[in-house]
Amino acid sequence: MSVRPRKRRSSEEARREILQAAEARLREHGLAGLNVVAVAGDCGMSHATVIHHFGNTAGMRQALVAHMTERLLRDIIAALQREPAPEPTAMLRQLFDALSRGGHARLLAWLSIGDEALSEDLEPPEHLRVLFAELVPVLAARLPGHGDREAAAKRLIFLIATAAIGYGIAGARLPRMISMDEAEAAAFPEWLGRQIDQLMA
Amino acid sequence: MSVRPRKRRSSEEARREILQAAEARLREHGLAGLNVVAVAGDCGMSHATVIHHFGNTAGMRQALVAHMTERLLRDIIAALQREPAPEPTAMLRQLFDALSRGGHARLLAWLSIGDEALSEDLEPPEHLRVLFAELVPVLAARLPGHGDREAAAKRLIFLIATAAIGYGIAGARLPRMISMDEAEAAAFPEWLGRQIDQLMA
DNA sequence: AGCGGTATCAACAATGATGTCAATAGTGGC
DNA sequence: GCCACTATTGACATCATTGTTGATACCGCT
Repeated sequence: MSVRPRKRRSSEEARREILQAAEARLREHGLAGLNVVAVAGDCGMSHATVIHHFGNTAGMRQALVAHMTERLLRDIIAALQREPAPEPTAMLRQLFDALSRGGHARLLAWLSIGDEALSEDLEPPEHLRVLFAELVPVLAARLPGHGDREAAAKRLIFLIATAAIGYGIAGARLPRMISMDEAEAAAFPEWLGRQIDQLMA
Repeated sequence: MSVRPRKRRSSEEARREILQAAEARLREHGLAGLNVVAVAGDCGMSHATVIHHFGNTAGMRQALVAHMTERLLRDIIAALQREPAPEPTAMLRQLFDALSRGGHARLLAWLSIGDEALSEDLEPPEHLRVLFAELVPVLAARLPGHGDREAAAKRLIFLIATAAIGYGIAGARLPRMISMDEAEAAAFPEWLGRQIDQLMA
């Protein structure tokens, strides 16, 4: 009876491999494909190993949410503090890209309709709030000088964020609904950036 | 042995009851709560009855998607053809409301990450495309006269749609991220309407 | 080399969800 | 009232997934 050799990884390595496979399955097979047997199969390990590392299936999923959330926040932070001398509108554009790409919108969609066990409210880290707190006055200084400019800046950020999330989720289906050119739809982010410029002028 | 009396409904009635319960479960328990046993329990019937009416679980889910999609499209259509004499910007505002309310954004999120079996591409009905085709020139006529105004109108619709979907999905979480007032966030749709007015001026 | 720690595995038990089936019980039409 | 139709049901078989357990193999450390 030939027993195939075990592949031993460090605990950290195993967790990383598992989460990577889990994310790929979520991307390609949807929520239904996110079970320990399938994920373990993709990693070439037994499902018992997955449970060993994450306690149970819910633990694996929560770890995946935490992992994806961490990268989402890191991407947002990177977009907000990119050097050199960030132009506010460029930062908004990068914020849009960071939110709409890389499956981040899908993560938020998952948190919106997935198992309730997942959405144990993950508070945004203080670090991120500080970054937004820094962006707001910079943006506000560029706005026309009537009314509450800080509130106006926040609304602009809010617009960028919602549009990016909607774009990440439905951006592929929408064009056909309104007979819009694919290329035109792909150019939407850039166009939105110009509109923001116009609104700030 | 007392056998509790059976409640007999018409086929149509049963389907409606089941889909109603299924939608409630999706709203309250997420995707995990969407199985035939639980749905049947909420309806006070056996799960075999549910399967009898929809063939299998996937049939029930597809019927639910179809049902929710139908209502979504009906809401959009109602928003686009509301009388009297629809102002283009008012129509855009109503389009925003129609998309962001009533769990429609959640439906799209579900289609985005749910079982792949669900998203067997439901083509938008010709009726809706016609309505958009009517809206576009009306909107285009209001736009400043340089460049391709039809394309510009479509981009505006696209912006409204993406923002509405993002608002429906993440509108509850976003404000805390950027330290935004709840009331301020609730006023976002109205503000967006004014911005659209400004972009069209 | 020897050894303790632990990552890994196969096998098992338990649970839950799915789908089938034959029997039953309302309902409308005659 | 009778009958055909079908919505409804409990019981069952099946399958997928989860989680446990005891044994094992790999690795770092002394």
